[in-house]
Amino acid sequence: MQERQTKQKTIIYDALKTLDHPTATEVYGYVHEAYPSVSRATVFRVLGGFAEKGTALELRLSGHEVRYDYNVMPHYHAHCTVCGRVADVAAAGIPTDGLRATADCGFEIEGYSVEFFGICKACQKR
Amino acid sequence: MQERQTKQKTIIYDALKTLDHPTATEVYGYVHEAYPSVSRATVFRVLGGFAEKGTALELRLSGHEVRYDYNVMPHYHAHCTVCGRVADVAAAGIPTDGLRATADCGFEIEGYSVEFFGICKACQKR
DNA sequence: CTGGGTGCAAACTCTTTGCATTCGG
DNA sequence: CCGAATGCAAAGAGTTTGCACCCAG
Repeated sequence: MQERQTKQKTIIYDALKTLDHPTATEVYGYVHEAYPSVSRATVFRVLGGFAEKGTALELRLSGHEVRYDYNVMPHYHAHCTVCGRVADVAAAGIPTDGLRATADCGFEIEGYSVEFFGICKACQKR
Repeated sequence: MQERQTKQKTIIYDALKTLDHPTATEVYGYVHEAYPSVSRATVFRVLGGFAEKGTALELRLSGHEVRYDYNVMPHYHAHCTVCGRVADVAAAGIPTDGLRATADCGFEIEGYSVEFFGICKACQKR
């Protein structure tokens, strides 16, 4: 019932930090290149475990795949609709009015996420 | 190259309004019950078309399936982490500070989405 | 009539699971 | 040692696509 520190977890966590906002599949590709023995299932299991323990965030933004973010500090995300890249945006203030409105609905708020859609600098140039 | 109004589209749009924030699969289930001849592919195609034309919003929140919202007015969503239900929250103000920060990153903003996570009134009672 | 839309089924992608094996503590 | 963690492969869930037929304009 106690958690164990394994090579795979370290490798996958490193990948998370290296590949900004990668999808599980991207993590797998990256990890598998350096350590072919690591299986897809393990990558998914470990990433899921990170999300559960709060070691990483699971981002479900536009796009079909789930992305992971090792930065667990509250912050926003800017999602480029052209290249699909996800950039971090310094968390400013939580939209308190929305928070209040939600509480009015009877919700007990645990968290929130903010995503901006747009075209990133690089894509604007083309 | 011109769009056509078909029975299926009407049926699916009605389903969208009836089933609050349904997933594509839920829409399919609902529509298929009343009109067994409507195929899954059509539901996905029509919903995708709605999203593209701006007739409906495509919500990619926590949870694996994509949800659709016929309410295209800007508004927030409150997502119950227990039952998975999605509730509308009156759009308050856009978090302008985050917007500004994003613009500083060089992004040309097209839109944004805000999601709150929590436990809805009904689930708190249990 | 004509080509956009639909139905069907097969294909695909991403993710999860069962089970025997491995190895961290 | 012992059971949590892996690897492999097969199963699932959700979504997309190819293609022939159909019907709205």
